[in-house]
Amino acid sequence: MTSERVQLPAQYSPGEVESRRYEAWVAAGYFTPDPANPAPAFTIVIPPPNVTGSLHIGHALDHTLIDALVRRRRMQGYKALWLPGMDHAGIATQNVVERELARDGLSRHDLGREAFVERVWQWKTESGGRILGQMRRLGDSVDWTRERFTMDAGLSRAVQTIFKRLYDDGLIYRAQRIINWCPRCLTALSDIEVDHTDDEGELVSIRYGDGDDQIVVATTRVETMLGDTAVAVHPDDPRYAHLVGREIELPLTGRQIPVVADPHVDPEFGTGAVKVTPAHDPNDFEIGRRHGLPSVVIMDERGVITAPGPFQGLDRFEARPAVLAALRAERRVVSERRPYLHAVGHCSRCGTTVEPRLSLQWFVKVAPLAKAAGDAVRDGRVRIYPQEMAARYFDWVDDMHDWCISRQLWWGHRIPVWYGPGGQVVCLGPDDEPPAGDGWERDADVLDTWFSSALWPFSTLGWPEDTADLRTFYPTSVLVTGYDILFFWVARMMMFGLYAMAPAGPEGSVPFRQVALHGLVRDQFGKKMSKTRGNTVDPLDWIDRFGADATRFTLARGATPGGDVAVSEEWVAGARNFCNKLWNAARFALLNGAVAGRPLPSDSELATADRWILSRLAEVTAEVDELYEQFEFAKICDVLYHFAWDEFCDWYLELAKPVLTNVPSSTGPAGQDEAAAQATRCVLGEALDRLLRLLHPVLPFVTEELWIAVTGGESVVMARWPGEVAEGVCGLPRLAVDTGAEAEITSLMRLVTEVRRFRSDQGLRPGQQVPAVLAGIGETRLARHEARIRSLLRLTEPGDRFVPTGSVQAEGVVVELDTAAGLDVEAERKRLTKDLATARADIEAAERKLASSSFVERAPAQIVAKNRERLAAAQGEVRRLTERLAALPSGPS
RNA sequence: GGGCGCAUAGCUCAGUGGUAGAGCACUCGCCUUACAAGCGAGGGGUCACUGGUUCGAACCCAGUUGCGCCCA
Repeated sequence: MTSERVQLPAQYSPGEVESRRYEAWVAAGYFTPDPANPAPAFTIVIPPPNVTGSLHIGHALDHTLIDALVRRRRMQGYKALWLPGMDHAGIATQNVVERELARDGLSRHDLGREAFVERVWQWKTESGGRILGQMRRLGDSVDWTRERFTMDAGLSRAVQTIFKRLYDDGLIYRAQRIINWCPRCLTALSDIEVDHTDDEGELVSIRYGDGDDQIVVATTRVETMLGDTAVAVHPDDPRYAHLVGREIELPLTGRQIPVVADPHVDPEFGTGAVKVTPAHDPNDFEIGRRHGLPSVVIMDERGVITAPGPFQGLDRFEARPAVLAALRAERRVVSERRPYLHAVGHCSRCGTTVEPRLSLQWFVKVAPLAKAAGDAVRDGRVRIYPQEMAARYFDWVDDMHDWCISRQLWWGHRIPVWYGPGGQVVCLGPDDEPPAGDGWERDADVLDTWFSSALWPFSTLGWPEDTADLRTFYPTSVLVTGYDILFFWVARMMMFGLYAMAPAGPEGSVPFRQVALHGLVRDQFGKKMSKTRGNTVDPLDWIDRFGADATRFTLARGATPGGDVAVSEEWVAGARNFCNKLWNAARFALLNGAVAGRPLPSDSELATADRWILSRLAEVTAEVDELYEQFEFAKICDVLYHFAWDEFCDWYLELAKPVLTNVPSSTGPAGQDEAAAQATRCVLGEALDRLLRLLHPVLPFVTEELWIAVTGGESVVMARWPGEVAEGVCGLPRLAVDTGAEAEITSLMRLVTEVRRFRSDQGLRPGQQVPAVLAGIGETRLARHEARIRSLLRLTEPGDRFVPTGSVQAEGVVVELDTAAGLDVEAERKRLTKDLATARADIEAAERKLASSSFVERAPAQIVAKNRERLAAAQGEVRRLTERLAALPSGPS
């Protein structure tokens, strides 16, 4: 018996536990693995949150899942590393600081580049990284000693190193291309930084040329006609065959432009003729290249018309109606459709309509890198969960455009290229000195934020240096992230990881071995969360009100692989209730002298209920292990929730009560009762100990508090996982599955439930003691359980004046009860009638099947036998119920 | 326009050939000495529609309708 009994209050208060526990974990160094530890490594790098960000519910989901994986591996004996850090988030951060400056009426140009960047660093130190503090509230078991930032010295070195290598390998080049341009942020964007929406616009058909040499083109961007340098038609289109090769007049400009034939023109769309503006449309740029057309730039970087003439100086959206009006005046507008819904690209950072712009930018030549990235998944070196998502991944990597990596910003990794006075171009590695002499200038642009993010799995471990961390923790084990950044981040880490770490070989160069994708967090109606909709959830608010564990459980419980997670306040309250249930189960165990960590008595000394709960625990443990391997978090939570609540609390604890409180059983001397109580205290302690360990990865705080109270151990964080453990690590003794005990307890549950139903239907209060006889129980497998059954059902031994007024039959036992007030005949009739209907429906269903000769002949024997049994059982029930109904006193009629 | 996915209880979702499940919500009865953030009992679904395969279909196939996502 435990000497020091811990007194727990009746309710769990997360606020009193969480921060205390978290800081103790960090101080103890639990989250800091030693590379020299011979155990296998398990590594997850955090998807680095933007330095501008704060913890939102999506992070909370991602972090909960990662933390659960890492905590389980740690308990399994792996040297588990969850590496934290942040992303400098180029545009987003620059925008924040520029907005701050704007409040003082300043722009970044007023400060100049150096001072501005200094100012951003200052901001980063002061208010950036709020999210890292918030992660502590959630309980993230990250190794703070290894925290990294995408702009720190080590990562800058990694960026410059890989840039130089790619450059030297011809995989980075500079070229004049049409890129996505944000006229507000004044920078180039990559394809995936552009969000497409269907916007209302107009489709205008304009007549170019005159007389026989006229052709009608349709456009949603009338103003760009100022930069047209051709009209294109399909080579096989008979309508325009006579015009191909000739020149027609471009209205408003007086320029003559050729009609060219290009197979990419869709003859079915519109008139089958398209205007070609090589400087302002990516498709037209390609047409222009194929036909050697000139590019006429008509707009500046802010979207203002520069083409000489009446429209010069107008914004692109002002120019549109102005040009249209001018064309209309010349009677060149053939038709106008308005509104016309069409896809329009927007800057993913600020929402401004993106302008395709011809400019000189740096690109990564992705073809060979993307091929390798695709192959790593194709040949199974990297596995994507759920597998269906791999299709999207392949679609992307197998058809990727070259990646525009230069950004016209100041905040970011500056491109390490110098231009000499004689037109020299020199790319420098991190240890190279800039070229000496006058006239050398460094490229003004910085790199896309995602360029440094792509290096995250190895740059954070010390690459390009050959560090112990890199050797130990790379490749990382699992990459956990939302499917929404599969392209932004996952694909690019694959490309750069395989390239940079190539010397490690095909297996050793992958950035991660598994990719576990989750979805978005949605509201209780499955709607996307958004500030405008007003349905967002602040995880810190939930943590304050319901606890970190409840918040985590709510998220994990909804997380099916790749699936979105719907949450609501009612559900987090339910999760909070679950934590409280655990709390009280532990409280009960402690009040009743549960002992943990002792060798279990032999099977013969254990009660059936004890063997049953241990058996179920063995099964649940195996199940949870299997589900973890598949990232089935929702199922893990579900299995543990029902085991803990339904089986452990509702049945096992109730079954243990009479034993623990030494209610004399009907058989055996008192000494036996005490021995039985001791055995049950052992099992109770052991089961609770293991259950808390199993739940710890998802519910770190409440399990820590309770586990320490129950076991007296140091911390469940480092306690051994009850299931599978790492190779070479000593696990807990394996529990046996006991099918006999399970069958007995299942039978007991059915009998008890049936009698409870009778009691409830009869209006007997739950606490009311009812004298009863359990006739025939001696001949069933429940023979030894009479005392516990009586305890659960509050049935007392029949006294001298026992008069059975009602009876319930189940599991071969006839329970005769003396309901003091006599039987409620109508209630009983109703109950029996309902049961009779169920039994008859059963008969019908079984008979229908068995009557079909093809079923009997072709269905597996096992299924046929099952239906025969069902039929027989139902027939017996019908007979029994019919008799019982007939025996009831006739109603008042 | 191309591709992918989804449609099961009031809501959110599990359920890949053999008697339809969970959480929350709902109804009834209970402060039964761990827990009212609780206990016990209960109601509720022609599994979107149409056809096919099969002894047997929520599940496999085809089509229809509606919704969502990704890409252009």
